[in-house]
Amino acid sequence: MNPRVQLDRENWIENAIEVLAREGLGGLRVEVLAKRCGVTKGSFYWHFKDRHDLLSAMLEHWREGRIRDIEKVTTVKPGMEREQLHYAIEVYGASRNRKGMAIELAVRDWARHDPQAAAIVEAVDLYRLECTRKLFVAAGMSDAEAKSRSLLLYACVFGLSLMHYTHFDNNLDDLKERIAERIVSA
Amino acid sequence: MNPRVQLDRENWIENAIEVLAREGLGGLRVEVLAKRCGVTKGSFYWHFKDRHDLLSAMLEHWREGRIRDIEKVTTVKPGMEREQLHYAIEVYGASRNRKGMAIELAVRDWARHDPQAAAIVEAVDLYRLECTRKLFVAAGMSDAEAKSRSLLLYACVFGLSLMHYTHFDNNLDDLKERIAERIVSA
DNA sequence: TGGAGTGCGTACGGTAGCGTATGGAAACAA
DNA sequence: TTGTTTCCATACGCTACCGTACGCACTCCA
Repeated sequence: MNPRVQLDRENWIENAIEVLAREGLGGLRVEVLAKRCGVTKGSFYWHFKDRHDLLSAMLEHWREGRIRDIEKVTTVKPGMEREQLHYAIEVYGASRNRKGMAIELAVRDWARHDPQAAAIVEAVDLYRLECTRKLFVAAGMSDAEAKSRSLLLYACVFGLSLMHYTHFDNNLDDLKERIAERIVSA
Repeated sequence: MNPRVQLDRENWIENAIEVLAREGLGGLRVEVLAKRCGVTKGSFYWHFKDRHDLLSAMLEHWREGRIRDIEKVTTVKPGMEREQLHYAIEVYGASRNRKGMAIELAVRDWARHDPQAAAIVEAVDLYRLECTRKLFVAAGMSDAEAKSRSLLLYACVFGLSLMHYTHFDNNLDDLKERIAERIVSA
């Protein structure tokens, strides 16, 4: 039996992030979101002070989720650093991760017009960059080279998700493998 | 002849793209744009059928500008291909090109929700990828490697403009040089 | 000089969305 | 039972927009 008929803040936030991924920040309207949750905005304004209150909560929720995810993807037993870096690249580009990447891009576009979102993105970026930097160092690179590879890795991952290159080649997997190799290999 | 109608339309489009760069597609409102042009929307609806008419014209204007720009950046006398590739990377990341990159990102976000914009972005991407691919081939790479490098180059350029890495290092120029070298060098 | 076209202003109806006010049902407490 | 808290519905005012209707000044020209 499902005793949870009522909504809490967490439910609202998760639904809001879904809408953000599909429609972007501009499509995230209180009344539309309420209809999606099967209630009216009367409920919304009980759980949240206003729209901005929801947006702040979404950013914080996203940041925490990213930090947890980054730790999961970048912890590895010694000697497997390059394999883990390849895995990280593959995960970000995987089609099963479309929703996560859609959120990622929506938040980054959000950050272009909102300092609060920009601060969250910066925190997440610096954490990501630092984690993969350690992997590159553990794989035997110098500090400076590790930093540049770390930056290259994420720039490439996000850049690829921003481009429309499906018809550029009929063996995209080979292209991606070559790119990953170029990013990771010594 | 009657160049005034065309020029006025062009004027609206250029102002609209300015607003798009600063505010995003959501901030591009007919009445706001009219105020920016120093007129009222009565003028707008004389030059354009409706808002969508303006948006289509903006996309076409952007596409044509990009094609011209790509040709300008990727034509080079034989033997200077790698230098030109370095120059292309540097140009896209330059701070003097902030506005162009803001437009770029706004259009790409637009393309995530609009098939017409997505088609324009795909056309521009394929043209860009093809032009730099030729440079890599002329620099001595195999077809497959040239394609992967071409894709890596633009993915990295756009990805970097999407990230917030200013505080990752206090010698960002060195990082960028290393990245460019990794993309271009054999 | 008066008619036609041009470029824009003004006024209006309509919709979407934000936030508030208030009522009411259900659960829980005393 | 009765009061209180929780959670949501309904109704309302307000603003920002979109697109249309129409009018007004100006230019061109036969």
